[in-house]
This record gives sequence, structure tokens and C-alpha cells, in this order.
Amino acid sequence: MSMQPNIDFTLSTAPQVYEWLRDAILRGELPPGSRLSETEIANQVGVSRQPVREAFIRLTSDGLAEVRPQRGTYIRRISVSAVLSARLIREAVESDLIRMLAEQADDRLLARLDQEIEEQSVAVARNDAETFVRLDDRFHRLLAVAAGQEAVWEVLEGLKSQMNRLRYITARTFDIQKLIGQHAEIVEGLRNHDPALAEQAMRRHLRELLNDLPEISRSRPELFIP
Amino acid sequence: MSMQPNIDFTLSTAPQVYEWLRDAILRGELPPGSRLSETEIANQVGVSRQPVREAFIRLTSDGLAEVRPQRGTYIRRISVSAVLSARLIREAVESDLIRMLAEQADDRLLARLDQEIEEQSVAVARNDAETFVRLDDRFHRLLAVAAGQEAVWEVLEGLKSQMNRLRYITARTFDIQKLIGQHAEIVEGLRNHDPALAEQAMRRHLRELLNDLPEISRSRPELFIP
DNA sequence: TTTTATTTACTAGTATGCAAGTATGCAATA
DNA sequence: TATTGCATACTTGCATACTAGTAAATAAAA
Repeated sequence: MSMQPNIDFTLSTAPQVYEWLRDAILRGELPPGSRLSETEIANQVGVSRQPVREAFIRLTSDGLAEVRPQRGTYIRRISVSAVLSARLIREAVESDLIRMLAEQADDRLLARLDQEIEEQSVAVARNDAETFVRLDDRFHRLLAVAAGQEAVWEVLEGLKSQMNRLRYITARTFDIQKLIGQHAEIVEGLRNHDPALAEQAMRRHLRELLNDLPEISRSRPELFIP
Repeated sequence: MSMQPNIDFTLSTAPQVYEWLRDAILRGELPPGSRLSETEIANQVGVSRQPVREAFIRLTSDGLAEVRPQRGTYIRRISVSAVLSARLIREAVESDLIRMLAEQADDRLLARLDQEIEEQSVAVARNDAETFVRLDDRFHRLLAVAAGQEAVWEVLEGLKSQMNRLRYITARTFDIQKLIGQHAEIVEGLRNHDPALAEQAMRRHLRELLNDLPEISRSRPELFIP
């Protein structure tokens, strides 16, 4: 592994190791199928095996790692069905939220959303896919918060982890311009206070997010569970 | 605590301790706010602190426990907003699933669902609320499986844990007869291949599940996060 | 009596040693 | 050459010792 974490030894180390590993996994730095080792990570970080072990347990709970007793700990390969499930759930929930929001969207919110889309356009102009992924997340989060359902978004965040790994891996193959256009359609639905229109735009948007999944799973089978 | 777990020492003990505690929490045997202790549980089970500690970590990941360093481990009180979020997500997802299912429901499935409802009626006739909770879970799960989305249901299971604790606590206050009637309405929607009808029945059903939440949170504030 | 220190008995966090299972390379054998 | 047996070096699971922090009871002082 490349980087070294910044451990603050005045705080508990286990959660810090967890955060560090989780970030590395989601960013694709630790690719699916990688083999970890309690001892190895412990030496690298400068702590004992114990906190590392606890971090592994939490990663396993998240579905990001897999402990094979007496064999080793591995970064979980991506499950296509888990990714599709996460997408389906996102579509169901976010289309409900956007319909709620269409009835109550005010000018202040609409202005803020226009501004977000503007920022996204800047990112695409600079061909900065990674920034766009971050902005895209913020856009969807903002919609949930505006609907008064921030807690719902926090739950979705956890589910999205599998999708996020995929997005980082494939960040360069997105047709970002198209996605931004879809964001604009969603906002138009809100502006017209048209729940059905906003919902349809949202569903279309989220359905296309994984359009390239079949191709990726064909070209990079090592990332996926067979 | 009352019961003792059945530990199979030829298998890993940590997961068994986890399952045991999780079950006790969901059933309300370990009520919200209870104080646990690694040492105490370890002695009771007959293992060292280590596997118990690992079980606590997983329970914390599930949002069922809360470790306060150097102070103790507590069963998390129920967060009303978390319960409401879980309900909203369930409604969004299950109404999408039921709409998908309405187009493809065959006689075999409908017969099976009728049979499930029959079983539920038997439970209510015996005034067996706990069995009904289990059957209710199975009914909704069956719908997800029939829609070809078992993986989606597995995800919902995790979210439902907060709702489930509440259900066990309040099992006696439910108007079970009414819930069974709503199940029947859902099945009628499927039988008529009417997605809109099935969806409306499902939404009504899931909205009423928490009707008594305000009253419970008033009468038993010790179970909830303020 | 009230307030302040101090002791004592807890808690979880971490380090470490040992046990048991697994993979791998090498040597002996067919 | 191909296969088997074994030594060795791993892996994680668990038990234990120790640390540091917390809380509450107790003792000392005002």
C-alpha cells in the first residue's frame, strides 16, 4: 500500500485505522481482491494487531472486507447484484423525496440548485471527473436535506459505498455532460412544481448511472464476484 | 440478563455471542438504555473479553449498541428520526417492488400469498402477536423475493432493526386484524394486475405501521433518544 | 455540616503470547 | 516426471496482562 495514515495517539487508534482503510477502499486505492494482513497493517501504522483487527471487523460489517479465518483478510470484490440493489433503492427513495420536494420548492432552493449545476459545469469543462463525483453526491444530498430528510440520506450513504467504489474506478468513462443535463431536468421539474416531471427525470437519471456496468464487469472481471 | 447462550466451542465464538446479543436486543430482552459490560458478558458466556468486545463492535455498527470509552457499553435508545427514516425508505422501496410485481404476478404466487394471509388470521385468532410479527416479516419478504429482489430485502432487513425493536415492545397494542386486511388489499391489487391499486394499498399499510409511535414515545420516554 | 482530596473499584483500549488452521516450498518416493 | 509427506512460515481467533480513564465511596479538612 502507498500512503501512511496520520494517527493521533491521544485518541483511540482503532477508529482511525478504520477510517483510513475505508477511505482507501472506496477510492480504489485498495482494489477489490487485495489481500490484507493484521500484522502487516499493524506494523505499517505502528500499532498492535488489536486495533487493526477491530477495524477489519467494522469493514466486514460494511461489506467492504471479508475475513477468511486462518487464511487472510481480503478486500471484497464488488457484487453486481448488491450494486443493482443499491441503485434500485436509491431510485425508489430519491424519486419519493423529489416528489415531496416538488410541492414545496422555493426560489431560494432553486437558486442554490442552479448554482450547484453551474459548479458541475465548471468541473466538466476542466475534465475533472473526480470533482464531479463529489459534486454529484452533494447535489443529491442537498435535495434530501431540502426535503427535510437528511437522516434518510445518511442511510443511503452507507448503501452507496458499493456504487461509489465503482464510480471511482470508472470516473473517466462517464458522459458527465449528459448527467448534468439530467440534473437540470430535475431542477426544472421542481421549478414548475411538477412532481411527476421531477420524478421521471430523477428515475431516468438514476437508471442511466449504471449503464456501463455490464461493459465494466466484462472488461475487468477481477473486480467482481463471479 | 436472563438466558444463557448455547455456544458451540468448535466454532468461532465471537459471531455466536453477536447473534445472541443481537437477538436479545431486537426482542427487547435487553431494553434500550441497558448497561452492558465486556467482563460481565464474558463471564456469563464463559469466554474471554475479546470475543465479546468484537460482538460489541458489530452491534455498534448496526446502531444497536453504543460504546462509551472507559465508561461502559449501552444498548442504544431508539431514535425516532431513524425509525421514521426506515419507514420512509421501506415505503418507497416496497411500493416500487409491488408495482413491478403487479405486472407479473401469477396464480401460483397469489395462492401462496392467500395462504400466508390465512396463517396470519390463525395467529390473530390465537391472539399471538409475536407470531404475527414474524409472519408479517415473511409476507413482505415473500413479495420482494417474488419480484426477483431478494437482495433488496436483505438490505431492508438491516434498516428495519430499529423498527423491529419497537414492534416487539408494542406487539400487544397493534390492531392486527386491520393489518391483515391491508395485506389482503395488497394481494387484491396483484390479483387484478393493477399496479396503482397495489401501490396505494402498500403505502397505506406502511404508513399506518407507526401510527402509535407518538403515543409510545410519550408514555415510555426512557426508550428513546431525547 | 459541607466541601475537598483521596482511595478504590470499576470501565474500555491496547499489546502480546499462544493455539490452531492454512498455504507453500522442498525433499523423498513411486 | 509426478506425487506424496513434511517442515516452515504464514494467517486469524482467543486469552491474558497491563494502561489509562471514569465514577463513586470514603476520608480529611474547612
